[in-house]
Amino acid sequence: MLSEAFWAVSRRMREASVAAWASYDVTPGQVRALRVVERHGCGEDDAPEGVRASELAQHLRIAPRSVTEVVDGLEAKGLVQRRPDPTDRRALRVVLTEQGRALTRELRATKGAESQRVFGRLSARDRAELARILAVLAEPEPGG
Amino acid sequence: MLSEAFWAVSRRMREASVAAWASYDVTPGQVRALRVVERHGCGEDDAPEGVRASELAQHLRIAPRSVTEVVDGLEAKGLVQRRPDPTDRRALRVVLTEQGRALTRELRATKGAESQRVFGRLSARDRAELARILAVLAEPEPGG
DNA sequence: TGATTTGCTGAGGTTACCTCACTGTGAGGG
DNA sequence: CCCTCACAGTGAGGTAACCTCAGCAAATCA
Repeated sequence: MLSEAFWAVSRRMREASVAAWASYDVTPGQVRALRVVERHGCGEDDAPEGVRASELAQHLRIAPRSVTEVVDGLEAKGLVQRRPDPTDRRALRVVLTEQGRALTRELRATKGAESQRVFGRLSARDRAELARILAVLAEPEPGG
Repeated sequence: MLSEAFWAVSRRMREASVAAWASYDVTPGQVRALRVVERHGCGEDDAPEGVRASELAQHLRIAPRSVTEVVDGLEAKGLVQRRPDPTDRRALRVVLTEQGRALTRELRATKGAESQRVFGRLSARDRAELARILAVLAEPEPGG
C-alpha cells in the first residue's frame, strides 16, 4: 500500500534526523524553534531583528506559555537572546547569538548531508519525478 | 529541496490521520497498540491467541512498563482484554475484544479512505512511479 | 535445590505540552 | 485626559506519555 510505504520512508528519515541531532544537545522542539528564529529572524524588509515570542508560538503551533519554556532552554544554552522590542515595550524579540547561528549552520549542513545520503540513491530522473509528484500531493485540496 | 517537500507531505498526512482518529476517543499511542495487537494477534501458525505484553513493547519500541499503561487504557475502554498465557503463567496475552475488532476495522477503513483521498489525485502511472521510488528509498542502506 | 533470569506492575520522576491568573503596556472612546 | 479593554509574556500548577528502579511470582539453569 502506498501510504504504508510513505510512512516507512518518512519514519526512517525522522529517525535519521533525530540521530543526527543527538550529538548537539538540543531537543527536537528546540531545533524547531531555532529554525523558525533563523528563517523569520531577519529576512523581512526593515522589521526589527529577531522574532516575537507570539510569532514563535504561531509558527511552532504551541501555546504562548510554552514558548517561554523553549526560549528559556535555548537561552540557557546560549543559543538565543531575549531583547526588548523597540516598538512595543510589552513584547520581546528572540534573536540568535553567534553560537546559535553557528549551530543552525551546522544543523543545516547535517540535514543537507542526510538528505543527500537518502535521496542520493535515486537517479536524477527519479529525483525529478519524486519532486513533481510530491508537489502534486502538497497542493491544497480541491474541496477545502 | 526534496526533503522539505517530503516533510510537508508527510506532516500533512499525519495531521489528516490524527484528525480522522479524533472522533474515536483513542490516543495515537493506543491506535498504534491496537494495530500491533491486530496484526500480530492471531495470524501466527498455531501460537496462542493475542500478543504478549513484552512483544507489544518491542513492536511499539517503548519500555515494558509503559505497555502496562497503554493496555490499561485500552482495557478501560473495553477494546482489549488481558488473558493469562496458557504456556507461561508469568505472562499475559492481550487480545482484542469484539468492540476492539470493530474499532480496528473502522480505523482501517478511514485510513484507506484517507489514503485514497490523498493519493487518488495522482494518475495510476504516477502512483506506480511513486511506489517504485519509495521502494528504493526504503531499501536497507548499502553501508549498514 | 538454590541461584539467576524473565514478565509484569507499583512507585515515583522527567519532559513537553497545556490552562488560568497576573502584571505591565498599547490603543480606542468619551 | 482618563477609563476601559485587548494584548505580550510569565508564574503556578496540571496532564499525558514516556522513563527507571524495585519487587514479586514464575520459569529456567547449574
